[in-house]
Amino acid sequence: MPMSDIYSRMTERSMQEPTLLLLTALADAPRHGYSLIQEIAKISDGRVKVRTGTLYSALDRLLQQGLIRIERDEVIDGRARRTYALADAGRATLAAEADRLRAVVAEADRRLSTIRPTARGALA
Amino acid sequence: MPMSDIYSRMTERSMQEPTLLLLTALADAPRHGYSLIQEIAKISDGRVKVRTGTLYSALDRLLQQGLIRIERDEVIDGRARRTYALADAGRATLAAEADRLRAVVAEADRRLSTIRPTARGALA
DNA sequence: CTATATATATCGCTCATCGGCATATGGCGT
DNA sequence: ACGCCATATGCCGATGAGCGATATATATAG
Repeated sequence: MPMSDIYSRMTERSMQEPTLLLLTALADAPRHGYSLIQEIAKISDGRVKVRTGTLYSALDRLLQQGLIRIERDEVIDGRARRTYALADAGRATLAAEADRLRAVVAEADRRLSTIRPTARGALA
Repeated sequence: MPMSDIYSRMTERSMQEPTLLLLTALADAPRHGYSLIQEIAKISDGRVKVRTGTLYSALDRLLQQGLIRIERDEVIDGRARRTYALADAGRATLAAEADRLRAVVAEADRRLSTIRPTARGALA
């Protein structure tokens, strides 16, 4: 009995930033792969430059999960172009993710602003 | 020449949720490992139950990166206890992470609330 | 002719996280 | 006495999202 049979996926890991930005980029309008890379860079103020390896495997995964769907396939100027759209499930997932993150960020802010009794030179 | 020599860490990946919650849990007071697990569960409303494997390797990594430091080592009721504190660099990193996430969440909200011309049955 | 932009796709590798296990003490129930 | 749970730390193999690189192809600019 191989280990791979014992170890099976139980938890859905929390979404990472590239995926979050990908869903965000699709939230207002359908887009094709290449334009998503640019849109994600724009949203993140140039911080996140998603590689094609990340992008296309993420698109496959999200299609599989039903969070996005293929809107249409075209040929523009001799180049194939596949346009993706956010599915209802993806919209719900993104909204839930935003809520979760909002809560965590609020908690981080709250804790960061607490007066710490161990702070050096404080309580003067 | 093995592949492992070609492939070397270039980018710092964006922080994942367990790590974010770990830093958040340390933001208001120093805590020891086991209590961090409970604090993280509390912060995330029971959603994130960090495994000890995740926790202690994360603590090692964050120590290495200088984001946290060992506050003290004690023996309480015969049990070893190591208490960690958020370092200045960790405090700055957490604040920056919160800012980034706030921006992404705001953008997601903005896009989720846009009226989409392709929406079915809309514009009545 | 050669970059650069547009566009999609695949492959090997890394690392944070996961699940499980090991170890040890103290307290509580039976 | 024995098991179970909470407390507490730590290691190890497996998983999978993301990364870097590469391949392929067309159009446009220099």
